[in-house]
Amino acid sequence: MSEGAAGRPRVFLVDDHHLFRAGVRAELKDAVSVVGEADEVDAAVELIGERNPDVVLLDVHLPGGGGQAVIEAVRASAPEVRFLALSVSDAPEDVIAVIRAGARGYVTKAISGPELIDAVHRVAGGDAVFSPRLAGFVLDAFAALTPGVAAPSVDPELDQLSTREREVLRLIARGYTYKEVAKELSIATKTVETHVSAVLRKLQLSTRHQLTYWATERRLV
Amino acid sequence: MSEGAAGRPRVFLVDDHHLFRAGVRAELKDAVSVVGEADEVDAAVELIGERNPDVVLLDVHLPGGGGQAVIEAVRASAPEVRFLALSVSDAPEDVIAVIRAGARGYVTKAISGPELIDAVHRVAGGDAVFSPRLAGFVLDAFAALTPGVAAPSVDPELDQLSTREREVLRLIARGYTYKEVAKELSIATKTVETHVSAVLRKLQLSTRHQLTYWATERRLV
DNA sequence: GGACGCCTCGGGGGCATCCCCGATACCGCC
DNA sequence: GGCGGTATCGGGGATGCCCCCGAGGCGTCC
Repeated sequence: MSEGAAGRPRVFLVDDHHLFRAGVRAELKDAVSVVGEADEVDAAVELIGERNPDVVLLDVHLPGGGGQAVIEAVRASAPEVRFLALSVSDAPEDVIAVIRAGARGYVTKAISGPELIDAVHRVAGGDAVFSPRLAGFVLDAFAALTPGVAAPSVDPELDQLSTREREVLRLIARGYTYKEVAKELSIATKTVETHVSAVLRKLQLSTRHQLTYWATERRLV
Repeated sequence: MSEGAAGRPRVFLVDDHHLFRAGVRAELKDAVSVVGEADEVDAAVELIGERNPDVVLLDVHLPGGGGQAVIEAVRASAPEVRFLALSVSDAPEDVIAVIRAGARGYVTKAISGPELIDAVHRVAGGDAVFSPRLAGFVLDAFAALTPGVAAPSVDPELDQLSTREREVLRLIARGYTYKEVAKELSIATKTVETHVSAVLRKLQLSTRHQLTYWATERRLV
């Protein structure tokens, strides 16, 4: 997969500031082929699908959902497109969010033209590119994830539940039927129903499927 | 925390090849202060504790446990010491292992003298330094962990499903009822049932609850 | 043209889910 | 001793879920 990486990569530009796009275009025009641009999420997703770029230069803060939204939407239909985040922000949460979404690099807008050209070529060639300070954020997040230190955060929603209800919730979220939960906990199926009803009421949900979704979202499984 | 980052950082060298250490010393001697060296794990841990370096240049493959062992041992007593892995290996597992242990950078021994000097200074200053290709490994591992971005890796299980089945799966996994899915996709509830049955059969699951669990595990939502 | 897969529906039936209404029992609190 | 919360059960019923069987249309591949 050397999609023009050595030559002029096809680049798509997503940023809500017209002037900034113009600046990037001017800096890059000799080294890459700018195949399109957009200033908000929906238009970006649609156009990227049409223009088939090698690399998408993407601002993190966008009207309509942010850069992550673009990445997530495009990945589904065109997973081969590579994203390079290009943002004024150097906040760790922004960097992490966009990397988690699947960006292959993150540079700040303080970057010089030649450096940006180099970064685009690297990303097009399959490398990852980071401003060194920002790479540190990713490392921190990585290190924080691996030991499984899931933070003892107190969830007010979860706090309403009794211990028994939490046990039931855990098993239900794993896909157990009421009967299976009953067997596992050595209680009657009817009792499981009662607990589930209580959990659904307390969490303001209506079906056990939403419960599974709710629980896995919070990593309670 | 600018522990001599601007001047001559104190550097400690860990590598089991004497000749290589000599080479690094020669290349770095004008730009950094080499405060000690070691050729195996135990000696390295002990001497690092005594010499108090800013940065430890560390080979990944070492007699006595490997570079990770050094990092883990030193972190306990002197967490402010920064590690820069310097290795012939560019294997993903080596990179990941040493990053997980806590290294703030990873460069290969193919690096030039000036580049190495720059890398040492950056790490001393708090930045992270990576060869671009190696940074990609970390990103992949990160994405695989955070689960959700699971990479361009094509899931053989998911591959069996038709596009329509995947659409249905996505909605079901979100907690939609058949009726809601039907409305969303503008098809009959019975058709949704058919699709779900096909999905369950292909994925060898038996209930839609397991399906929700399966999907959220793989972050297909 | 026929085989095959996908998408679209339907009938019917068994079981699961979730609600309503009850009940008994334990435990801590005022 | 009441009062509230939790845990344990049950009947009954509406709905959802999942499977069995069937069907026609549409596209691709040989």
